[in-house]
Amino acid sequence: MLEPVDKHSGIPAYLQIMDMIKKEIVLGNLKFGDQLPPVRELKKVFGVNVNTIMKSLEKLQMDGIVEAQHGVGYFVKKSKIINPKVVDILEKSVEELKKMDMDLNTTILILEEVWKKGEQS
Amino acid sequence: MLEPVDKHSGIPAYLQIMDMIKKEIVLGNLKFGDQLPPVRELKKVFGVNVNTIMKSLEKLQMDGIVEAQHGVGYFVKKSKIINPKVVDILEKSVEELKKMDMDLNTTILILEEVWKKGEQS
DNA sequence: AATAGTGTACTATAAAAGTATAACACATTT
DNA sequence: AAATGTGTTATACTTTTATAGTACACTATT
Repeated sequence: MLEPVDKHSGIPAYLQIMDMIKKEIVLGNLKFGDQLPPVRELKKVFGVNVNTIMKSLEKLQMDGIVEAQHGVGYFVKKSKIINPKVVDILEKSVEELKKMDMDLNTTILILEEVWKKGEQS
Repeated sequence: MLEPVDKHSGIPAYLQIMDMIKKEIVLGNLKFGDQLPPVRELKKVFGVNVNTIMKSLEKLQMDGIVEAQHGVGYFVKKSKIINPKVVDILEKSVEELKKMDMDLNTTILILEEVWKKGEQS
């Protein structure tokens, strides 16, 4: 879901926008070759200025995730298909973690740590 | 580990600092009653200005996580003990996810989505 | 050719984040 | 009392982020 940016979160708007678009692609709501809503539409959806939209899209383009076609629109360039097993694994873990009274933020903190620890070894 | 702030990540320095301190507490490297390194030390560690450190600490104090004692130092006020099972669950999930060629950022995006989905139902 | 829909670029302005530097206030130790 | 280590505050400055408004450029359709 593309939602208005949270202006009080402290996270720069353009980063929030990048994340939401990435999420749409990851979740399969936007697939390879799909056209993104026009910038004037995104502007309304996210509740920010065109320039902020442009900054997000330019960064996404630099990351190779979307591609601009002048006068036509933005298109999804890279879309990694997520193995349904991934969602399955996470759903099961989340279920258990919630039972243990964990919250999302703390979970992410630990997840990051566990992930990095595994890379060193 | 307390590391220098990433100044090019786009994430405000004070947020990165808050996250790192929270992480230390969550991981048990900082326990209830422990004194944090002095602000002048934190300034060096994180590579930012004193004012930025102060902003982070004040916010952490407002969140009830640390407490200031003028002339003495900052102390950990709240430390949630993490069930070792939590780390266990995450370690196993991470192991599987890495085998499926997942990266950390994408994993977090999906985790957030799965977490929120479970709250609606 | 004209039009409508799209991305792009520019200027000006403001607000927020961060730096650098210095001084002040409180607590503990000597 | 003095010195040291701690948190606290203030000022001035720079950079980044975001807004507002306007105009321009490219593409497709009619």
